[in-house]
Amino acid sequence: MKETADTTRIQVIDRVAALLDAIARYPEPVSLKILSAETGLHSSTAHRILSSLIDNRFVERDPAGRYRLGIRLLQLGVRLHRNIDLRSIALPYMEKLRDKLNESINLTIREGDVVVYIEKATPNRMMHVQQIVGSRAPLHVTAVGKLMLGVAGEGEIHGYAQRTNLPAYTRNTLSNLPSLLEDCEAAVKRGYSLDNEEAEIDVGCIGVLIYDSTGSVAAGLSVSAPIERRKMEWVKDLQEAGKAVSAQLGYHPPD
Amino acid sequence: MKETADTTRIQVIDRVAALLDAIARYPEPVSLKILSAETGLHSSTAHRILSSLIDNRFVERDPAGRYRLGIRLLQLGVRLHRNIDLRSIALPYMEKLRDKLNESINLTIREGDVVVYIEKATPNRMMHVQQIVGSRAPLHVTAVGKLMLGVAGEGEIHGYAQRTNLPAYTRNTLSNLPSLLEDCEAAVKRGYSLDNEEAEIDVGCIGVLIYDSTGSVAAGLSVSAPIERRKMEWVKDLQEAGKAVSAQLGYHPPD
DNA sequence: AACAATTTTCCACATTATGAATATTTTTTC
DNA sequence: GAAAAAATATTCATAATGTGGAAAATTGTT
Repeated sequence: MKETADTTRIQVIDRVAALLDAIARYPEPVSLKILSAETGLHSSTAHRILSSLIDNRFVERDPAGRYRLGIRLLQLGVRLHRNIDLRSIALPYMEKLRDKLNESINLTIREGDVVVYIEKATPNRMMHVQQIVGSRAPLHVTAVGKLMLGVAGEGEIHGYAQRTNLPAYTRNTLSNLPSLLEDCEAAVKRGYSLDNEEAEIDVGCIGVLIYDSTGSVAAGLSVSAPIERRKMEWVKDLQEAGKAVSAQLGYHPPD
Repeated sequence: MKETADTTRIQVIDRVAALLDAIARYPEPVSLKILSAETGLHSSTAHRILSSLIDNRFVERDPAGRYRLGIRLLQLGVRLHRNIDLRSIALPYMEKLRDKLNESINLTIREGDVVVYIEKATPNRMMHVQQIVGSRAPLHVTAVGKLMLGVAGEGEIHGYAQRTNLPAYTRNTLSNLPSLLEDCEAAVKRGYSLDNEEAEIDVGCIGVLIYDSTGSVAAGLSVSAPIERRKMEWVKDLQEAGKAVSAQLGYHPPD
């Protein structure tokens, strides 16, 4: 009766899935008796699994003792849905920027101590900054990474510096804590950040952040160019695109 | 360190929650090593729990062996979100109907062998059909219940008849299987159903169904009136409201 | 108020999930 | 391209957990 190898199944997880599906079949809260019947579980077994699901907020129980799906499923589902949508929402704005500035536009998200490039819009010119989707770069050598650190706070910057020891990638890399702190805080205040040949000689970037409906940082948006071509007038274009994407993700900036 | 009584916790479920949260913190797929580190679980333990979560489609694993949240969380989260929204979407349409027809409008959902009244719009006239939100009625004596059975198919109707023995509520109740089958099938064909004093003498109803984005029956919408006031011209109004609510729930009728 | 139905708790133990060890695969380094 | 390192995947004896039958408690029905 088992669909997969015995050794991968964990009985409790199978039972959790069955219980959640049974609850999901009922728009209104459903009784223990029905759930026990629909899953074939003994009522005391169903009761204890449901109690643990309640503790973990996968399920809720109303005062009459009936069960419904819990908020955590909504949160996880929304999180998943949001990740699917981020790229598709951002890409049109990135392409507009690419066409207007005629430079490389990148979308990144934070993954621990690095940023990961998840989307790009590449200009149609021979000499442009090439970035590979899926590749990673340390936070402290990227414009958006420094913004992400700055928004996260001084304690996070300290922790990051301790963990990574701030390796230098070029002679311009901010390899000491006071410089990094100062740069990150200044970037947050300005609402944009710069990479001044810190990751790679001859390459300069401008970065802004994208926020989601919870007010959290969802992603970073940046333009990269050969340093002699970079223009500060691009800041406004980038900030506008960042705000537009954030708005589509449901972000409402504080007044 | 445990937040609730020892007896309600199931260790595997706690661990599942921790793993799902850890994955959720990363928009891109995340490695086993990171998940093991973030949850404090032995890597072989994390691996086996994740494998079982994959079997149950709570998690997915990409070819590189990294993990991300699975489609089932989206489905459960969307289902929950939909249930929250159904009432608020339907209510304005119910109020319009109430104002136009000047009779009681009810929103119901199926719960096993009964319909449950989850919303109502009551006319401002002394004599009207009164229905209590939260109350239940057997499927076979309600207009929408007969439609729900009809859509579910002949086998479901057989099963329902066997389980309930089709108790009579009035002399008009369809208490034998052939009559019920015929009435349900005809209702599906017409796109609406009638309650001809089957639940209560002197009360007549017209019912339609509301569908969701998966094509499933989400709810029933009905108008109830003293039988001598009931008008067949209300069918069109009810069907239009049913379609409008279905469309807002993301339903696209087949061509 | 009595009775029925359902939920909740208890607990001995049958059964499962665990994690250390090992095997296999993938990634990194030279 | 080969070797080393790192990571993932599998195995299996057993420690520990989750189970379900019974009982107690609570809620609903008549």
